[in-house]
Amino acid sequence: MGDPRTGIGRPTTIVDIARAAGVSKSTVSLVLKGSSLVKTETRERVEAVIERFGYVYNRGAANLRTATSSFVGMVISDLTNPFFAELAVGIEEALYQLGFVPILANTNEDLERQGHVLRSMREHGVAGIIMSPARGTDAWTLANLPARSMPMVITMRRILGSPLPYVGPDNQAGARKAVEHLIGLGHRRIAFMGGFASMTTQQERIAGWRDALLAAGLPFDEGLIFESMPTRDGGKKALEAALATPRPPTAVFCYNDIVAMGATRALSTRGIRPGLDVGVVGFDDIDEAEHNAPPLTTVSADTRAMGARCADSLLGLIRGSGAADMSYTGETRLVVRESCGAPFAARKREYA
Amino acid sequence: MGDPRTGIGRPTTIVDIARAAGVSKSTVSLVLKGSSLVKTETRERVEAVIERFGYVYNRGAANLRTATSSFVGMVISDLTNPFFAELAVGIEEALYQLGFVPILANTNEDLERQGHVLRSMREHGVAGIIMSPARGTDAWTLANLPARSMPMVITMRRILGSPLPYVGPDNQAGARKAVEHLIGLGHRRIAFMGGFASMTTQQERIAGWRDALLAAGLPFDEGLIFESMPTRDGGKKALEAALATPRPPTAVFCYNDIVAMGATRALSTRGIRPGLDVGVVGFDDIDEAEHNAPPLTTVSADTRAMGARCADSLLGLIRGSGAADMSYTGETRLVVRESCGAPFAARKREYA
DNA sequence: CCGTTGATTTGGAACGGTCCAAGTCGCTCG
DNA sequence: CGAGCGACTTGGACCGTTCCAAATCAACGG
Repeated sequence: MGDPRTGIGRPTTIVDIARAAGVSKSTVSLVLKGSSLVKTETRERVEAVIERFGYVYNRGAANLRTATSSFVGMVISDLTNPFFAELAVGIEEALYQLGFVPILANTNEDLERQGHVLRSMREHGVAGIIMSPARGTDAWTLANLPARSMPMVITMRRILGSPLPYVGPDNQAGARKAVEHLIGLGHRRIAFMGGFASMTTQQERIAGWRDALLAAGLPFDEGLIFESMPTRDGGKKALEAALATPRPPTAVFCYNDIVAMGATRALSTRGIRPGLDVGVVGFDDIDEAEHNAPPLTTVSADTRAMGARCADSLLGLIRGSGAADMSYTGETRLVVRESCGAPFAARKREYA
Repeated sequence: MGDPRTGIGRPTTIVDIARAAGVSKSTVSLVLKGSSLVKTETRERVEAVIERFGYVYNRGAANLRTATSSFVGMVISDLTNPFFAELAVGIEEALYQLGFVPILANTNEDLERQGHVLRSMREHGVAGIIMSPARGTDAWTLANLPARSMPMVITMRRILGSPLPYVGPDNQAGARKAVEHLIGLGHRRIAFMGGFASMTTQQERIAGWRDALLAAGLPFDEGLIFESMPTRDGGKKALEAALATPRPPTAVFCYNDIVAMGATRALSTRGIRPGLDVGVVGFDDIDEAEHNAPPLTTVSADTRAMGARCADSLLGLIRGSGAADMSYTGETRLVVRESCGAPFAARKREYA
């Protein structure tokens, strides 16, 4: 057993405590879980010994018997993306509140790695998994995962055809709001920028963009879609592609904030003033968005709350609720700052 | 036991496999660890059954017996800070390679929370902990942690007086390089911006700043230190404070990239051109740095590699190496981009 | 035909908890 | 005075592995 002073040696167990306190291990176990069955005097004696020995509860051993686990797998596709970092923080915080402990895996969009970590997590006995799937994950892969038949919620990237509960923002409605705002500002030629058609998130955001266009009686022109990696660099390239076009757009609605930041930056370096000469709006409302030059108008999905919602849904699943009931589509909110040209439009009105 | 088809019911154990394969559980255990002791024919038979039953190895049970663990605690002070996100990714990646599984906790700079997660991790039987301590963590706290006497490496924020191994960049040398570069560009009034004197990291970076100043025969003026939160907003405020001064600096060396980004942004909104009118340099070289307006000159510490180094050091500690030997100070490298005024200076030379 | 050897296989005690049926103890009540 | 009761306490099986000493088996040499 561990020496109370040095902490050296075999770690102290419940049996050591029992012996030292002159009770049975059952009683110590009872004390540990704060049962009202044990006499106050006994409890105090045991607690004193626990304190003196610096005893550490072995949750793993306990879980073996009860066949439960307080671990939850948190599989993130790209943690260096500030959006996913924020999501991860939301999930972690909520799990902590619920008494769960997150095991982290950053798949870095690697399907093979994703398979590995899923298997590893299962072996480590997680109670469930929250996953933002790597690009390319499809329903079939998901259904044949080593981790099938374990509680799992998918977040942020909908997998068509998968029965797993999905938690994410209402991309279509959010995109529509953003584009309607641009239209309200007087824009008539609005491009969509970033992402690829294979991403369900892009599909949904494009659908919202088209909805807004069509509702305003504007033409839906596929030529105004500029695909790119969903990165700053992608935004830059997409914007350059748009500018190289015979009739460049007067505003761009971007796949996400990162793309929008790349786009505003590319505009600036060419001497075109984002927010004044060209309207730009993003999606996600990451922290950096308000510090961009100019501050980004964007669609907020309340990422942290979404993370909390993932944890709630997983808990529901673990407790036995149906997968369908645990899906959740979050409301979105348009955050108007300067990149869309709102202040410019306002100023125009002011002097008109 | 779990039904091979539906996966419903009690999970399959090694004993179920043994029974079905007509061998003892010892043999199955041997097969599982790829022992050469079992006959090929037997191995194949057992493996077939394992496959058919979709058996999942229970690492927790195994660890109970062997008193080992493949968990490592990863305690991060602020995961929404892109620098720490990058560090976390580096650590996670390295741990994964080494066969460890990271348990994540984001303390959000909360000391109480830090105490909780450390205790929780110990109960969950982590093999060791890698921690970027929350602000305010001191040697005394660390020494009296519930997790004392467990392998632990501290990263990115040195705790004075603690015997724990520390992994971090050479802040002083890095800062000195940055300021020397600024001096070489012709700057004579160089401010230090961001962080607080209570942070060891700030102390080290300020020391480097002073070293460079003194080595160049420039006065070391405490009035040129503008403290602030190490955030974008802090950078903005610090810069405004500097501008409100009778003799504003012509260049600023910032506590980190985030502060520098806040500073460049504040400059821009006041019509002062960062990189042309005022030199700005950051520290950390986060991903965003090169996409800033203008791209940030900064000191790179190779954050990912630093994360890997944390994992290596922890492994060393677990294997029994002395704490002192596991400390590591990483080389830094100045990354010259545009914010320091280098291109401006170059242009000046060009036309001179 | 038996002892020996090397190759395989195995039984059962750990590991550190939880759980529950059963036990102990001091009182009260008839 | 003994049964009954409530308050506490306890022994020992059990969770799913690992480990090791011992058992089994087949083949070989004498």
